[in-house]
Amino acid sequence: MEPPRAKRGRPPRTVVSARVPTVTPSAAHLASVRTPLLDWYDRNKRDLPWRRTKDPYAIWLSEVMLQQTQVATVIPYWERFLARFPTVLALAAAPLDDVLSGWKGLGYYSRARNLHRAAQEVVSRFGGKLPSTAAELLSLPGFGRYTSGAVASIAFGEQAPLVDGNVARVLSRLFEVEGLPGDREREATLWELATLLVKGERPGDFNQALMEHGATTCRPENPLCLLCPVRTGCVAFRKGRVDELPPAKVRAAPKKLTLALAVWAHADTLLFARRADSGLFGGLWELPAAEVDEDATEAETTLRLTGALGAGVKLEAMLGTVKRQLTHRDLTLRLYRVSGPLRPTRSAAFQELRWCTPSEAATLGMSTAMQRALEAAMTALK
DNA sequence: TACTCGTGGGC
DNA sequence: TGCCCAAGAGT
Repeated sequence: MEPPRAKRGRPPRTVVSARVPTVTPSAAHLASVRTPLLDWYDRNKRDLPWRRTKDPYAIWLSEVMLQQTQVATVIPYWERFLARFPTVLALAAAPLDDVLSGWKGLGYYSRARNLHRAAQEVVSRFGGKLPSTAAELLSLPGFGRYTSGAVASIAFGEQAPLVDGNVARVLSRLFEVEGLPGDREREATLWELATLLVKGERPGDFNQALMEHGATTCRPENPLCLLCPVRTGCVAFRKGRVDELPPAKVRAAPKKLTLALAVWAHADTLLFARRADSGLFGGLWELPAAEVDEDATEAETTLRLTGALGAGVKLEAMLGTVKRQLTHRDLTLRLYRVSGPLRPTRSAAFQELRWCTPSEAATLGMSTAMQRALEAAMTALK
């Protein structure tokens, strides 16, 4: 079809749609990247446990765990989790509490809640078998564009693109893609490039090659350009712009969050509470916590804890403070030994209350922050 | 759109 | 040490 021609006497329309890529690579440029990168991957890929399996469930699990989490951290979690929940059916049938326990310490706990929900949907909607296309996967909880493309290409061989932090950096440099992380036009360009590149043989390996290259060679700082298999096709390398692309993302300063924790001992047990499913540490167990002002008085703290537990509380002693740095939270946990006339067994502020011995508590799903607080409390109580 | 949601490694 | 950030998704 002939392209529309600008009418005489009228300036041609300038296309500024955000969906039009600003980079239009030639077929030769694409080929100069695809083949060497795939060859490089075959020779240099790391021996990672999820690269030894073809089980889509196991691959899916690895992709979820790897979201915003480093490979070395994930490996032992992946192996333990798979041993505990070896199939989609086993995961779907397990109580959420057990799933969160298996995720304990890995962070971003909504991943575990969504994984569990998705497993149940795979059973109810797809007969227990993970669907094989990115479009279908996208409809499941916890499957965004990245994870859908990753599972579809790696586990099922679909020519589905993916863009993660590594791929964004690699493609930004190779094709000189401008713009800040989060910029719509930039994202559209990166996905368009990934879509063009993944077409061909072994799409799953090619996607992993892009990520592996970013993780090991085309690193954020001190990239190893002299060892790069595609540097001759890299626009940023040719122009000396490797250090400028991509620009660093601007991160908001962490906000302060202060929690008062009730350390309520009875016999050989402590009182524990399970948080609401949404929000920070959703669904996890904790020493019952209430948010307080940074400069809260003891009276205010008493009021907050009483309100949270729905039972009168007396502050007996300040046992210590645990500080914890999250990505966007500056967390302060204040430990108070408390007592009260009536020992609560349920409360409106929590999903569940439970009196547990330390060994029972060890099996509960609990954040690392709370784990540290619990250790501090046990030490102080001795 | 911009914010929320954890953790440990590396420098 | 303090600060950077890593195989993103949900709202």
